[in-house]
Amino acid sequence: MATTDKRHSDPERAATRRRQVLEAAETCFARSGFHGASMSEISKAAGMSAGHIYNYFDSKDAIIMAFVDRRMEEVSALLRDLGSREDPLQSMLDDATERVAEHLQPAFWTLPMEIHAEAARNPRIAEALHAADEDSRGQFRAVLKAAREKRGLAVDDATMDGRVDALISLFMGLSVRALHRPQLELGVLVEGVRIAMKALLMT
Amino acid sequence: MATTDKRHSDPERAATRRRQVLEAAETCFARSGFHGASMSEISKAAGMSAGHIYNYFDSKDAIIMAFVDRRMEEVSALLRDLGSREDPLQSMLDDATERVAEHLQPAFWTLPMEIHAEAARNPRIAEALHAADEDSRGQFRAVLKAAREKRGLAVDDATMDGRVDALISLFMGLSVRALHRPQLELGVLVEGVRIAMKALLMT
Amino acid sequence: MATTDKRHSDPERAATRRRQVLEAAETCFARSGFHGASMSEISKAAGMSAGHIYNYFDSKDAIIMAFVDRRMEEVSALLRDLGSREDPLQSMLDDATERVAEHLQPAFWTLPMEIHAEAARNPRIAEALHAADEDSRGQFRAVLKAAREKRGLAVDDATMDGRVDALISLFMGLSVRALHRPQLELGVLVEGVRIAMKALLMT
Amino acid sequence: MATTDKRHSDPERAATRRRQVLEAAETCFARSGFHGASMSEISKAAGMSAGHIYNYFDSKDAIIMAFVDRRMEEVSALLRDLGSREDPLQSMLDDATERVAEHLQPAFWTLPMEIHAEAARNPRIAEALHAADEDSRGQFRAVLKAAREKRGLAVDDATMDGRVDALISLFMGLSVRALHRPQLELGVLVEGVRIAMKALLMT
DNA sequence: CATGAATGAGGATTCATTCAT
DNA sequence: GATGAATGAATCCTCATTCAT
Repeated sequence: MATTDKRHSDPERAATRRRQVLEAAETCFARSGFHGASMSEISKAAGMSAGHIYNYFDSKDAIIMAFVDRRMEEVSALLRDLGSREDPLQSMLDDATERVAEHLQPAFWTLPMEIHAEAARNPRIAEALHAADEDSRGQFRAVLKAAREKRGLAVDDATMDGRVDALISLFMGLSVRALHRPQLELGVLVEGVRIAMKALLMT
Repeated sequence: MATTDKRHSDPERAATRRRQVLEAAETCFARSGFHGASMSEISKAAGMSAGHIYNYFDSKDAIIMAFVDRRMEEVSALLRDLGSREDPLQSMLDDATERVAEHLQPAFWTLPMEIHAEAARNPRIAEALHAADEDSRGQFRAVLKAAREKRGLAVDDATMDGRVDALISLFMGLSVRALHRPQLELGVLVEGVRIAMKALLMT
Repeated sequence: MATTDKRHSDPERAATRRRQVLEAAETCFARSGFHGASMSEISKAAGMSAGHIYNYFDSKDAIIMAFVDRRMEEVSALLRDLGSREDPLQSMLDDATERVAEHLQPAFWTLPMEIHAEAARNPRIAEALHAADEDSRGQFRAVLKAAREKRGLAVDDATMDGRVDALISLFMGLSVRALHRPQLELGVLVEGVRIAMKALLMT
Repeated sequence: MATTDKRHSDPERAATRRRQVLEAAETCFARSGFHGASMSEISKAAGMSAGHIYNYFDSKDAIIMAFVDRRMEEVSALLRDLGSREDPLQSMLDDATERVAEHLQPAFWTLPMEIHAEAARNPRIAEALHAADEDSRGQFRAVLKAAREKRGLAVDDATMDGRVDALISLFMGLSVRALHRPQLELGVLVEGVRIAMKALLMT
């Protein structure tokens, strides 16, 4: 668990406070990075004293962790949603434009970049990423498998694995690309992405 | 300019010293991140006193900046080299395994991640990324264009742009993928990557 | 007075509460020292909220003070009791082994050491020590005097004073000795102590 | 080692600085206790910045340790001196008054009290005390043995051990006594102490 | 050119204390 | 009476940076 075990008499209020801190942290981390953001900065943004934050989080690291956890849960939710679609494969192609556009927004990738850099040196963060990835990737693969089966496409595990990872890489990379080239043009990029998607998903 | 304007009586020696610092910084940044690495750590690795570094760089930030600049030049050079091959298209497919394997190594992506996170909040760093990218991407696109022409494939600029960016994204994303999933299996992944590459480059 | 002047509607209950706090403090002070023990630690041990303690004590310092007071009263009582034995002189020699053994136990001296250190810089604590000492020492001397008289030994006040203080010093010092040398062997030590005791008490 | 391993280009100056810190610490510790004295307080007294102290000591604890070490060395030196006397036994009796007087001075015992309290909860400090005690007690016993031999008194080890420890206890206890009873009268006390000393040393 | 002693601001964290409920 | 949420000052410690030598 990333948060303190301290008992709070009003759990509702406590949850709200925690959320306040995480939201404040989000802003600060995006602006200054995990290490550049000070607890005092965060506390100001959260509208409470720095000391009080420690009633909800054991340490600054715990905030980062909780933060990563939350982020990962969001991803998981998105995948669950995808899995619940009628025809996920077609859905993905249909939604490609929006999905790509999303990945190009700085607001979308600022914090992930921060998390990745942190994970590269903080094993606990890396561990959290691995666990979350294991989860969502499993979900994703299952969805894909079912969808391909319905269409009579090959579904042996090895093949699936490689394609899933390639596809995820492609999307993850879009953000890195946007960072290097902000003037990226959505239309043509989506076209390129769709070509790759079709090749990976529907052959 | 990121380095001091201080006049050095022996400019050659000064350049060597600067290089020493940047190389030391590489080690330290990879180990501890830009902000985790202390000037004292860097100075020790560079074999000179912390104070002396300030004769070559105005501040720690200036080191980070110069370091990123140098890094970008190296990457630029690598990509230019890639573009100058005999049959770059086939070359890329042939070398896919090695290229992919390379992108999965932590040693390969630790520093890029650090740079990306920094660029996400430091506009001057972002600027360095943009410039380098502009440079190498232009060259890369030209090479691709020529190669496709030779094979009689479509070469209108828009199409090219989208595909080049998608392809680069895919590779950039591989490192992010490896961070989330260290046990990634090279063989099947390469297969997936190749499918996407073929679709992007040869259709 | 060390405790608040706040009026309590049920003074009996208030006294119980105060005792609760002091007993909790005993545990905490022994474990962490006066300054190492936090109010929160004490409040947990006392089974009440930290805030509530302030209804009974003005400050942490007031707790320390009250605690020392109580301790001194207990010690005073013990020494008075010792002085009221049938033949105190013989009694002391007979019980020497137990008394010495007792003084060697960490559980016996942990808190005294804490109190002494505090008294060395807090005059109010020192004052409490002086008062308690005055009390018990007077009684002790009277007892000794009577006992010596019965045996026909010299009893002029000056002589008595020096011997009493030397004897008490010897015992107080045993704890300090035990702190420096935990492996102290009881048997031979008692022999040494007895030699000194006889010389001080019976000549 | 209690001090940093950091290399100093001018070891002489470094030693001076360390001494400065220790002297400042002595003052502050005596005034406010180990935990009450802040690094900033010490740094002011030492005439250097708080940060700079960390170039000479790894932590506040390291200062305390160094401090204890120094104290112990002083004791050792005193014992060496005693051992070098013509007739140590007689010397001790002759010097009793001064020795006792010394032990009654607050300046003499303030810091030891602090050390003892600290040792009761900090095992590293306790360890330092044990080691130092082992040393000096060995010295002391040897001196006593030789001196008694010269006079034809019994010198079997067990007997010696008990007496040495009783004697040391007596002196250690004098300070505790003084703390409880500042108006202690030197003359009569010395008389009492001498009686005990004679019994312990010369029978 | 080169050192490293020295500074001082700023970081995370703890804790006695207050106060609305 | 009793709680525990909340504060803010203070603590130890780190580190970029300066400067006398």
